[in-house]
Amino acid sequence: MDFLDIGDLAAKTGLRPSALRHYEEVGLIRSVARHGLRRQFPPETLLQLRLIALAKAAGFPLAEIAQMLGRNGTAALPRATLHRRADQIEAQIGDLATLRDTLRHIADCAAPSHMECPKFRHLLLHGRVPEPAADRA
Amino acid sequence: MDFLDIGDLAAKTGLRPSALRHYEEVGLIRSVARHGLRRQFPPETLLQLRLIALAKAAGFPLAEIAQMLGRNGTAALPRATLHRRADQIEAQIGDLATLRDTLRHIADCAAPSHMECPKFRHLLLHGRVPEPAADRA
DNA sequence: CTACAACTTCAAGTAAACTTGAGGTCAACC
DNA sequence: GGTTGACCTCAAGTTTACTTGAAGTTGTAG
Repeated sequence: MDFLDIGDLAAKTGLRPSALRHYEEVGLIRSVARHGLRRQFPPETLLQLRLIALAKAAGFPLAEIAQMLGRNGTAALPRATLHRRADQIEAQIGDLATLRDTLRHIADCAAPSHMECPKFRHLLLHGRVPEPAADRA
Repeated sequence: MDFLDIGDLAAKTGLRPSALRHYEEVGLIRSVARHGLRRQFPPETLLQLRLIALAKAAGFPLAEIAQMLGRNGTAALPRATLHRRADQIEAQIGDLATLRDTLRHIADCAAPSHMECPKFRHLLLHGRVPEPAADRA
């Protein structure tokens, strides 16, 4: 048996057993047997959990993640919807890049109030500071 | 007076007045006067709210956002901490790119169970499918 | 064979981020 | 000068994602 029990899974992912039980309850993962009382999970559950962690970081609620990555990773959503989700994530990547740049700016810019710094304002309003030599995006 | 009252702010950001009151309560924004009972906000509050929205999307709790973007956008955190936050965000951008690629893969790959698809596994385990020729950073 | 650590169920509790409801106050339009 | 719409406060409620507690079970080590 190459099954993992809930403790192994917890150890390898850093999640607590209670969280894993919760995930099973909402349909994100599935245990396939018991050893005594202990849930046994198939090894690919590790992959699923990695994916779930990414989706959580992207801000998706567990219920949506369950739809996107329905058991065994096959989606319960039509292609087009999945691509729209991917597009959303792409937009979010752009936002995060802006936030990253803004934080670095705040860390380094000496201006007393950033709200008045033109570089700062541009960052927030247009997402990117105009580079001296580069062309358009 | 070029102040915005809470209703204007709500209209321009899509946030509800109750959310804006909540933000003020936790110290994210600050009203500078009243017109009758109505809170009046300085115009740069719009910029602050844009920034707050980005930080929320990155998963930061409001309390941390308040520290990072303390009133008027000046951080209550040391430079190094801000740069570490920026690094975190950078890592998250990489994760989101993986999630995006994985969703597109799920949408397009015909395999019955993705867990067995080598491309899929690689995506999750290494974050990126080895491209035949070119790649970007 | 006995202990024990780690699991089990189920109900209730917690934290974050708001929303909703009750009861009240204005500024402005007609 | 009265009605109205949008705000006000404060307390309580809601949702999401878990955690915690009580009471019980069990494979494994001694």
